[in-house]
Amino acid sequence: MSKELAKTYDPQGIEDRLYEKWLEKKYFHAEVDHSKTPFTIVIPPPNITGQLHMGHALDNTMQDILIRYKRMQGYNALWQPGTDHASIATEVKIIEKMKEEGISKEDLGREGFLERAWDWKREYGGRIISQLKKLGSSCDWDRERFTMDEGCNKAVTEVFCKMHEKGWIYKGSRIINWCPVCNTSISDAEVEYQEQAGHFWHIKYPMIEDDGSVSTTRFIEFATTRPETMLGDTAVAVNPEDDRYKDMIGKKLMLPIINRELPVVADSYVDMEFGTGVVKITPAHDPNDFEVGKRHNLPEINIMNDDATINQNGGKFCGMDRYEARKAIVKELDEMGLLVRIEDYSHNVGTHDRCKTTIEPMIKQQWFVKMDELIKPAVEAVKSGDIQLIPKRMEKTYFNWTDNIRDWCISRQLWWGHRIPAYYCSCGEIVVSADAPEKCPKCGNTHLEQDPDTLDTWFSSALWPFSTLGWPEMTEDLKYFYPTDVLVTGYDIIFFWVIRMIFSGFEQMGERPFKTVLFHGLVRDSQGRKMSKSLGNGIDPLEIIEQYGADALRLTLITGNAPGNDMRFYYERVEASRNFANKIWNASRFIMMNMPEDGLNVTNPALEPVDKWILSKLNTLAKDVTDNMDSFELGIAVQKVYDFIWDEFCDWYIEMVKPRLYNSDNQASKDAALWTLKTVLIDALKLLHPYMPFITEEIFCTLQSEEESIMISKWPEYQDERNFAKEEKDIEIIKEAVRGIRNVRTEMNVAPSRKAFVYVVSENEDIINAFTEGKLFFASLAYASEVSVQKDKAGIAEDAVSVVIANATLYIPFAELVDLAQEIERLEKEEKKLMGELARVNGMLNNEKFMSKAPEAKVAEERAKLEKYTQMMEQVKERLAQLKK
RNA sequence: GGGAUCUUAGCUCAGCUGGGAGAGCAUCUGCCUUACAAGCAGAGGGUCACAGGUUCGAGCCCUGUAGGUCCCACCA
Repeated sequence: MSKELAKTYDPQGIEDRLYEKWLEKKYFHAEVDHSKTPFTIVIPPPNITGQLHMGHALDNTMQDILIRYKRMQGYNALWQPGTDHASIATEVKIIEKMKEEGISKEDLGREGFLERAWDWKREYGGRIISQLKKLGSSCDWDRERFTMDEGCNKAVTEVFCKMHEKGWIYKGSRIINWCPVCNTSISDAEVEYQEQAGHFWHIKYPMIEDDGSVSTTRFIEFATTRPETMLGDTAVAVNPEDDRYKDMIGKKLMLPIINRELPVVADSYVDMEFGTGVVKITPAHDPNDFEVGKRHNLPEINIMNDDATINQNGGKFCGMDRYEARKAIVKELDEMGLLVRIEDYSHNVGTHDRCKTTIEPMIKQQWFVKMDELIKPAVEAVKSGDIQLIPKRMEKTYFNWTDNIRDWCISRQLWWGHRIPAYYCSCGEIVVSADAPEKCPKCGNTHLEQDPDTLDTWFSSALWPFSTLGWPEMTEDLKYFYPTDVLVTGYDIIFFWVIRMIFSGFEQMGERPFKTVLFHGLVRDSQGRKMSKSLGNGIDPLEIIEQYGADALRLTLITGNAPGNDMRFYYERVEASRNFANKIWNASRFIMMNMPEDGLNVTNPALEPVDKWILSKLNTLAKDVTDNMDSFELGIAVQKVYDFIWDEFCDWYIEMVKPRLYNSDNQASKDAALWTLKTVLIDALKLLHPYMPFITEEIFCTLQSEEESIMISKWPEYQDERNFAKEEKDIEIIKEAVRGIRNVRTEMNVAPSRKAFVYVVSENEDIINAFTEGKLFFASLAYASEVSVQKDKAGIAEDAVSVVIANATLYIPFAELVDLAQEIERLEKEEKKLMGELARVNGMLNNEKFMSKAPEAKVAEERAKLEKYTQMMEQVKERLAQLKK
């Protein structure tokens, strides 16, 4: 069945064809099957607006590796896919597009807008899915879900109503983060603090004298970064312990420009050490001031409209933008002589993570999730290890958030999303219910208005691990596949998503949503910068796939990267991965070329030591790789497969068996070699398949049969009968000898065409046997014309070059080529090296403390080394003495 | 302000519970050897940031210092 294959691996065409085959055969599909153990992963649902980027590529490659691995191990592997409606992200995009057409949201109205949004979803929702397929993702597409499909909607409403009934979802008037550009409230997690250069305006307010007149001499001075908020000031606060201001407490000040009387209140929130120790209090526009205001019963004066322009409470500044108003107010204060000075000041400004607009804290009626009780099981689960975070250090980040958690503002003034199931009656009654109530339970009114707001997009994502499996119905799928096993995601959404899924899982299901969270880092550009649209430094994974193949991309993303660590993306690294694919391709091509026409029919191969050696190596590899994968060390696991295939299998084993393949005198030996080649290749391909699914499948099918698939083949396991310790040792000695000869040849500049006789001299029976068996290798691997294994130096030319290995010396007479001085120098270098080794080993063995405290195995190990080096040293010395004679 | 993390070969990074420093790329030398030049054979290159400590033994554990990155935090 020898087959003609292209000289280089060309992923184009192969990948799509194989993916189609897998889909057709339904290999990705999982059904409830109680005879098998489930293994479940839910996909972090990509946004419907999204285009596949490197982050997705990494995230989904990791998931695919795990799911393919478990599937091969015989688990009932389900990778549950779907997409996210991404409320605000999508809404912003749609509005942008509408803007180009000159249409606004309001022009269309809610209904019209939602129609457009659904059109958008239909148009672009499938794009990212097809891109995930290009990567090779083995998701169960029959189960594809969407956060706004019927089932997920039901789950959302159910959770909202249940939690409201429990009192854990409530509506309240509180200070929230407002984005004046997106025109919506956002949660604390969506606020991104940015260091910005600003100013510190030092301002003074005049005192009101006891007789009610505004003082022209007595002032209180303070500083602010946001002078415009003075329009909403309702007090000035000092620390009760502050002697400087003790007598001012309870007195009144005059708020300039708008002439409002302000009390001086005492509150420990004020830091005496900072600035003048005085803080102006604006309860409606600062979260801290809001708290102070509550404690002192201060009025809350909202001075801004939703677009951050000043409202009618701002008097003559009404209508101005907040920054215009800031300028105008500073100017006016200056004219009044109340501006003391302006200081340059760098401070953190809260911005909206999506549009980078400076957040305006405002008091608004919003819906909140009460967090204090809800978070408890989520904390406990991670603390007890019920949920494992990888890497472990992510726990600190996790607890940092849970320890300082505040109630979650979940209402958004957006249209694209899950509408809040609350209905308002003109009598003031609020009804929360899954279905619109027919009439008000209090007054009987039949005209109830539904809350216009929608929910934070993460509210539905939080339910994803169970809503996708059928919840709130207790379906068979849900019972069988929940809790899921591993969640793979970036550390950047631990607050947004991971924590919220965990507490939701416990609250709704009474059980953890997953056992392990495997975090990965960010894929950065070659200079270590974040890939971003604005920088234009993003690398499109699809272009990489087109150019180098999906396998090469996947391997690049996984190699040399530890969990949670960021990585840099280099084209050179993709090329290295591509080269590896090509290497496998050619090794396979070689094997196929040598296979007999009618196939290999060997049931009981007559294995030779070298065959046993590679089988034994493979056996160890299977065990190591499995161990690494079980502890989520994906990068380490694939590195081992890479090294095995390239170094051991290609560079050594294939080269070592070539003479047997080319010589048809001994058919049994040839068959055993072919059998071993095929067996080892196939098992190695299996170990590699989770990482490089396409090329492994292509070769597997060519070598086995088109009907079979590597993705449902059995994962290689460690087998005792494939453990050949002696052969491993013997072949390692041969390798050492070959390397030694190659070394000498290169050093002496001997062309490969100049074959040389090799004498192996040893008194050790095992060594003699090993070399007698391995004679053959020296011709092809070390350009030996002939090999003689003997116990003494009979017949060896005096000036032969020698190579010392453990328990043996090799002699290569190069005739006229030998430079005696050079040879002595070489041996002296060797002697020096050995002296160093011996000194180290002796140092340890002569150290009483080492002998008494080190484990026995370690001592034995060092003793063996001592013996080996002593023996080699003897040989080197002997040879030197001989040459110097 | 608190916390995390990093500092290992020219570059990018691995190095699991402490037991003789690794990979890829780059560099140098020699090879178009009938699977592969996207390859083969060899070579050079590291006081594992610095200073202490624990230990028979430290790249790995502890403390401190310096520099980088990131996260969190209401200092107006």
